[in-house]
This record gives sequence, structure tokens and C-alpha cells, in this order.
Amino acid sequence: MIMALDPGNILKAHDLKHTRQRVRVLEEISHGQSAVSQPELEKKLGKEIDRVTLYRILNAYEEKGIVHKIMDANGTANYAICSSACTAHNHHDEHVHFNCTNCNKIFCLELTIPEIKMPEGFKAKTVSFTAYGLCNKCNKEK
Amino acid sequence: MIMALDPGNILKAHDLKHTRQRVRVLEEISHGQSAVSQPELEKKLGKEIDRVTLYRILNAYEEKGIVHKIMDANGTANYAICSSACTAHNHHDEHVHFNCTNCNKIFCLELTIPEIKMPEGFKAKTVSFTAYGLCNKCNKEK
DNA sequence: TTAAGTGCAAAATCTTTGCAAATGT
DNA sequence: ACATTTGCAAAGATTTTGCACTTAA
Repeated sequence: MIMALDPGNILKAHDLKHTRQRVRVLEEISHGQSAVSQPELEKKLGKEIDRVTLYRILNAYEEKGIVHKIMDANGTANYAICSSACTAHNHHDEHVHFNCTNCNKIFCLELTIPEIKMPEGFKAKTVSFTAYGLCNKCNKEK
Repeated sequence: MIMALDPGNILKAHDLKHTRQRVRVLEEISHGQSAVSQPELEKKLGKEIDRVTLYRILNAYEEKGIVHKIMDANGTANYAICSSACTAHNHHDEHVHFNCTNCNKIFCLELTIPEIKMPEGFKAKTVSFTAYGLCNKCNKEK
């Protein structure tokens, strides 16, 4: 049941070559408990990986369904590892996100998004739910 | 109860001068039943209003609580008129949004976002709910 | 060996800033 | 008359594209 989460397997499973750069990006994204913004990744990896390469790797990961991209309130891309249920054509990212307005981090909460009946004619394929406020860390500091 | 919705009153009520450019932007935003993206506004108003002025007007409107800004999946800003209940410091935008993946339009649905209990330590101030799929128009065409 | 991936340079966008001229009250 | 607002020019930032060099399989 525990599917291989190490970079090597993830890359192999998606027909992506195992390169130093790709491994590093995966490491950084799976690092903490929150999603990582692209600017953060650039800051962290700027010396090791070219900016353009980072764009390409992130796009590839998103297309393959390895990570999911979450836009924060500023239109900045954030990335988190997809659950193993995700595939390139069937993205399951239907949990609640929490976007801290202080530290700007995005957390993937283990909460399912409630169903909502759409009006006549509107057919929802996927939904997204994001809560904005203070995360558990920033709450204490304030 | 029906508060004045004409541009003149809206602007006056928020201490903004009544200029040709501001009126046009308000007209375009309140035009249809869906939110308008910034690129659409630029295309529509490009001959009448400078790009930079448009940025400034949209920012002012958002700060004053005249419009609300909705980021679509591409990180593009979309704007819709706020309900009269919005003020600069108390934004009420807690209805469901529908983002059509075909025509890219965003619709403000008259549906309230269900409450979700946050995990220990996380305090949500506002929430956003967006459904992605085909809108009533695009559903028919496909 | 060779197709895929990377880095660099440069183009194309998008967004912000500064300032002089124009405009609304 | 005067503070705001606008347009233009230009700086800054972000994202994309092309191509030669490198690297994993």
C-alpha cells in the first residue's frame, strides 16, 4: 500500500530521466508539510539549478501529475506533492487548502471538499476550496 | 435598500473622482453576468485607457471594496462588482465561483460556501470556493 | 549512441515607479 | 487653485523560446 515515494521511483514511473536537478526539486517540494512557492524554490535552488530549468521541471511535474499547482491570492504558483492517486489525466487535488496570510504558506489539509449542487447548465469537473487566515505557527506568534 | 449602482454614486461613495476612465472600467466590469479578466479589460479598453492607468484603477477599486479580485487557475486576475455589503475593510466575497475551463469566464454563483471546521491552530478568516468545468453556454456548444 | 535534459542569451510579457501634463471639484 | 488622476517613458520582474552543450539510459 505504501507506494514508493523516493525520487527515483517517482521519476521512473513517469518516464522522466533521473537527473540531479529533478531530484533536488522533488526533495524541496516534499520537504515540509506545506506547499512550496516558486519564488521559494528559486531562492533555495538558484545556485544549483537554472531558473529556466526550474520552470521546465515544474511544468513537467504538473503535467505528469507528480505535483499539483496551487495559485495563492497573489497569483503566485505553489507546488505540493500529489497523492499517489493522481495520474496525468485524473488529478485528485480535492482537499482543502489553507493559505496563511502572514507567512504565505499553503497547507494541504486532510479535509474533503463538500459537494455543492451547481445551477442548471453548469457542470463542475473539479473544485477547489481555500481558507485564508493564520496558520498554527503564525497564530501563536501574534 | 437598493443602493445606487450607477458609477457616479459608487465613485462618490468611495472618495474617488469621477473620471471618464474610471466610469468605463466600472461599466465593463458590471457589464455581463461573469467576472472580467484583466487581459479582457485591456483588450476592450486599450484604445481608451492606458495600461498603467488600468492597473491603478483596478487596484484602487479593489482596495476600496468596489470590486473583488478573483484569481483564475492561470494566476490571471479577474474582477467582479462587489455586493453592496462590501467595504474596504470587510470584504464579503463568500459565494461560490465557477471557472469555465472552455471560455475561461468566471461566474459568481449565488451559493454560500459551506463552513468547514479547521484543524487545531488554524483560524480561517475568509474562504474561497471555485468549481471548474463547463458553463451553461459552453455545455451546449460541445 | 542518441534522445532527453540543461544552461545561457535573448525575446516577450507582465507589473511597478517617477514625473510632467491634464482634469475634476 | 489645487490635489488627484492620467499618460508616457522607463525600470523591474516574470515567463517563454531557441539553440548549442551535456548527460542519463
